[in-house]
Amino acid sequence: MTVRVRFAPSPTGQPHIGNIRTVVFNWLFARQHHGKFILRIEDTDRRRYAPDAVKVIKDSLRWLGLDWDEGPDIGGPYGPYVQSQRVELYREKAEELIEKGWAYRCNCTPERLERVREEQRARVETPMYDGHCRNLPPDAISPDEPHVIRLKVPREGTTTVHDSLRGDIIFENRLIDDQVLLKSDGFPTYHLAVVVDDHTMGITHIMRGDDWISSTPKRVLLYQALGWKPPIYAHVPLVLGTDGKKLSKRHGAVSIADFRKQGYLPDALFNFLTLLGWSPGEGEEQEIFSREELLERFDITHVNLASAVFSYDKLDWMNGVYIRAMSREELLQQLIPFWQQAGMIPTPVPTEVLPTLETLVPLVQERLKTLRDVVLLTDFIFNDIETPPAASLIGKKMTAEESLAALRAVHAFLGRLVDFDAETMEPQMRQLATELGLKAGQLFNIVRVATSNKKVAPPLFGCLEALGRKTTLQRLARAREVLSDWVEEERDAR
RNA sequence: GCCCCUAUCGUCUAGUCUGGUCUAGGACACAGGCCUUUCAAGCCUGCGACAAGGGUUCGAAUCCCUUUGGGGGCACCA
Repeated sequence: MTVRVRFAPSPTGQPHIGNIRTVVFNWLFARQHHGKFILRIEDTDRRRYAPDAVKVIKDSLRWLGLDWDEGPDIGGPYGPYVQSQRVELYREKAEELIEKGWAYRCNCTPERLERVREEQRARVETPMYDGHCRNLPPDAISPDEPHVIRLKVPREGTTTVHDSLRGDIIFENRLIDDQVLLKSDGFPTYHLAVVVDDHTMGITHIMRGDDWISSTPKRVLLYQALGWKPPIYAHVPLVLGTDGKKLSKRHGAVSIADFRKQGYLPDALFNFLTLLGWSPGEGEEQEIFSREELLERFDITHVNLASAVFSYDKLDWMNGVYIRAMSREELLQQLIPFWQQAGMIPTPVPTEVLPTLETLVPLVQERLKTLRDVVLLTDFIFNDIETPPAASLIGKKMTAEESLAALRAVHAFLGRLVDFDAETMEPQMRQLATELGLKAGQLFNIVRVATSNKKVAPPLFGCLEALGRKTTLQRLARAREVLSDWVEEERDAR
């Protein structure tokens, strides 16, 4: 049997990290069994339909490296892969269910249904359809008048959902609502469409969030009614926000596009997502896994059954690990769009700024958690800085006069340095510090603040090289003036 | 309210099926230290959990029951 699994999003918005984690599990499962991974668009809700959503979904999947074998754009033997193009099929099946006595027409108005629910709530009962149209004669409601078609759920007995991770889950039929299968606009509801499609598309395994568990008996009933064999179900736990609630837009940036914008790497995110709820077990302590390793080792039966809280801490760390593992050239290419987006360098990149970027890459590589961090880390290289306040230019355990002398000395020294590069600078700057009777750190920190207006920055000499002699000297001169003025004011005050 | 799922450090988890090797292991985060021109990175150390109560057993994180906690569902949404 060929494994066939699917991702069936409804195009209502951005796919978010919780859903995508489930998709990752599906994809991994399909690929490791040499099966098919199918994309199907469930656009039966015409009110919530967002035209851009399909493109966004596809982009997100592609960015994460989750390729599909059959789908709306590429077709396949079981098409079409868009539900709105399959409505005839659902109508046929709904009519078939009526004929078999498994469904019935219902023309109750939304107002009546709401009223019934209100009354039930008032009596502290579970709100569900009261069966008003359930036992009407077959011709009581004409197919031509507005109506819905409901599933005729048995009033007695139980329905068992086989979940391959949890075992049998048993539901009492009397608590299952007579679910609408076909809406009055002629479109199917999710429950009917998904069963018809999964069966006709030959889906063998369904892995999805456990928020679906309670609707599964309705589907099992539908399979029975249609005389079909249900697929194998595996309900995987939900991903929760740090507040412990089901992850949603409320939790801020949780869409795949957002992660991309923030500078997370697809491989890191993929790795992280796989480990959210799954682990290799057996005392294995490795956490960084390549896609190939994951394909080899992932095992759906090892996923945790309790929901997992999504937290950025570990993802940030893991993303950093992946960034550090990149080649410099690769990282450079990844970083350029972020510099450009921040308006720090033009598009396309002028050849004369390339050497500056190349100098910067190794300096920032082990300091980045996300690619976007490069903006804050290197803004002072590309943008003009505020002149640092005089007080910040005074070195540790030094007087203002000593600091001023150091600035003067450095300015003079860098002005006459022949090769303005980090390698040449460093040993000579160390020597200069010694000559001034300073520790290297004392001198370097003054220079750092003078040239960046930051207490914390990437390694000094590389930064100076990237900055270039001209800018470096200008900033040193400005700092020198500020400190000099300050020293004089202090002197006058005394 | 009713139904369903679930329960190990703050977080992700190993261990649970096949009780003893668990004074519960790892990772992230946090704290301290080393290294060091700042910050990172790296290395070392520390902090920190079997939800509670009953059973079963010579022995329970592991099996059973109850309670409690957490999550989800109860639409002409998916």
